[in-house]
Amino acid sequence: MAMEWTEETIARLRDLWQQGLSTAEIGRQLSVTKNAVVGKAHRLGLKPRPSPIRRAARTVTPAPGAEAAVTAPPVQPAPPKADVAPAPAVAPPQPEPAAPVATAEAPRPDVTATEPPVAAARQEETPPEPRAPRPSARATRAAAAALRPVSEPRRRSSQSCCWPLGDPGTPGFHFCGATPLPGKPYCAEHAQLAYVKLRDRRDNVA
DNA sequence: CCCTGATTCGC
DNA sequence: GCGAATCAGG
Repeated sequence: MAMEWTEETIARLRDLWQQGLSTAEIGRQLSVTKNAVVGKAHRLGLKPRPSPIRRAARTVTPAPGAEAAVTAPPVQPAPPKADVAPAPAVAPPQPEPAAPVATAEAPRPDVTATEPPVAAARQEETPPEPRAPRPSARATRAAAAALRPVSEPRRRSSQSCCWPLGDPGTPGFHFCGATPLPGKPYCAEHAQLAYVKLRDRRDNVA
């Protein structure tokens, strides 16, 4: 079999997908390729996410015989491309009322500021997962991403606790999946581990 | 070259 | 149903 895709994984896929993580990122966390993620997402019906391209309907096999058959390309005569008239220096940029996303990544930077203390604690806190010898390449990139000063806005938790169990990148790795506390990415149980006070955190965390 | 997601198609 | 291969845009 290629992949289990248990309710667990699917739920997590949905969750991460909703969080706006990239397919590759989701794949990494689920230990599958981005292709698998995208493919599954399609089959699940969830999809609408900003895509960098809008691939023109292409039929990979043009069937070398039925070419002339299909025609009627509703190509419209290119309208006059008004050359970008550089607005005067005074031209103020129009504030778009709806600016969904930027460049694929970088989910909305909304909320997240609901718990400053938590953020602080998180920095000092010992990472829940023990580091295992990572392969390389993507691990390096992942690490770099993890070290990035301010990023990973990470949408508020949805329906499953994100506490990692096992070794990311290895089979068997999974997230807790329990119902998280309101506004938190972890369930009550794991929130205690995650949001431990600095002074008290010396001996817990396995 | 890196990234992104989208689609196709053999399995 | 799955996902590698491939495509296509940034």
